[in-house]
Amino acid sequence: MPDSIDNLDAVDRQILAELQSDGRMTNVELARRVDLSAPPCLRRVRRLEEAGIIRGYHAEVDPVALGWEITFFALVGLESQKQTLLQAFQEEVKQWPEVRECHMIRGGGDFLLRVVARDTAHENALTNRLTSHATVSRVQTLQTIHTAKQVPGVPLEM
Amino acid sequence: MPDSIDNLDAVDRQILAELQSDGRMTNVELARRVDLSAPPCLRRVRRLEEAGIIRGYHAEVDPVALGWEITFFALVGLESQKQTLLQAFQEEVKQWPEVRECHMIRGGGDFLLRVVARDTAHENALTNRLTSHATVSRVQTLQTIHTAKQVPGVPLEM
DNA sequence: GCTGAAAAGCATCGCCT
DNA sequence: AGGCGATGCTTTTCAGC
Repeated sequence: MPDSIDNLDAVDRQILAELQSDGRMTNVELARRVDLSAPPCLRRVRRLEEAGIIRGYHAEVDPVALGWEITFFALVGLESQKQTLLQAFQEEVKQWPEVRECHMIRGGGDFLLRVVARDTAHENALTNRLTSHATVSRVQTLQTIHTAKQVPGVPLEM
Repeated sequence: MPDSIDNLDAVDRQILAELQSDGRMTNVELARRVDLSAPPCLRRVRRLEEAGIIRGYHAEVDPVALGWEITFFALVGLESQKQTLLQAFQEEVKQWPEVRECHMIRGGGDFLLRVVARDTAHENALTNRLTSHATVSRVQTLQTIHTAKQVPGVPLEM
């Protein structure tokens, strides 16, 4: 099981900030920025990876260029808060490739999903599939028309 | 202005899929996977970057390990749908480091925000700051208690 | 826990197909 | 468009501080 090193120092935090903003930076460049030579810098990166603090590295791809014209969020309410039903719903949507995120919401029985769709027809089909799911009582669709800010991860500058 | 190459072929799509799942893969490894030699593979990657189809590369960092214990979404309704007010609200929250995403929602006057907070007190402070903002009429907080699925980007397997 | 040197591996260029 | 070979960097290990 991963997670947590007792103390992340300022250098670790700076490494995380740099890699969060440019995940493909070479280790030599990273070392230069955090004012270390390459080997100890690389050791720190490996330690952060192994501790699960760095979970992975991802290219950020333009959805529209790939034919995913629509991004929407769905606020889904279930009929009951029974553990087994909550579980069943999550297992179901985990299988759908169009569902990219599924968050359980505090207060019981609600989920917030981030979903992508090729077009309006596809979006409707997905919403209907959600609505007609046995455990679902209510679906509110929040379609994104403009994204004013989208910064990956968490603040590290502070 | 970037964006769009007339046709992305199967190899381009495979490159995107590989880099979306491991953004730090070496070009040699990537070339091996897409069954190309290194130079043309690198040329394709550069082309995708320059076209804006690859927007960047980011390390995915564990929020909790860095002290961001709470992730919440805020569904914010504004008092009016006047362009200037919508604009003003976006400009305001863009400045807040805790606001990581701000999406305008179809239907008018609503925004969905992804926000991180250090603890409950911090979360309350942020919610209050939103609520007391001049243009805001209503804030619904959706606090994440469990994330069942979190896949970066868009489906590329299809 | 850092440095520095050295070996292996990688990115990238020019040229050829 | 893709491949080959050469060059200069980068990564990674290891000995020593």
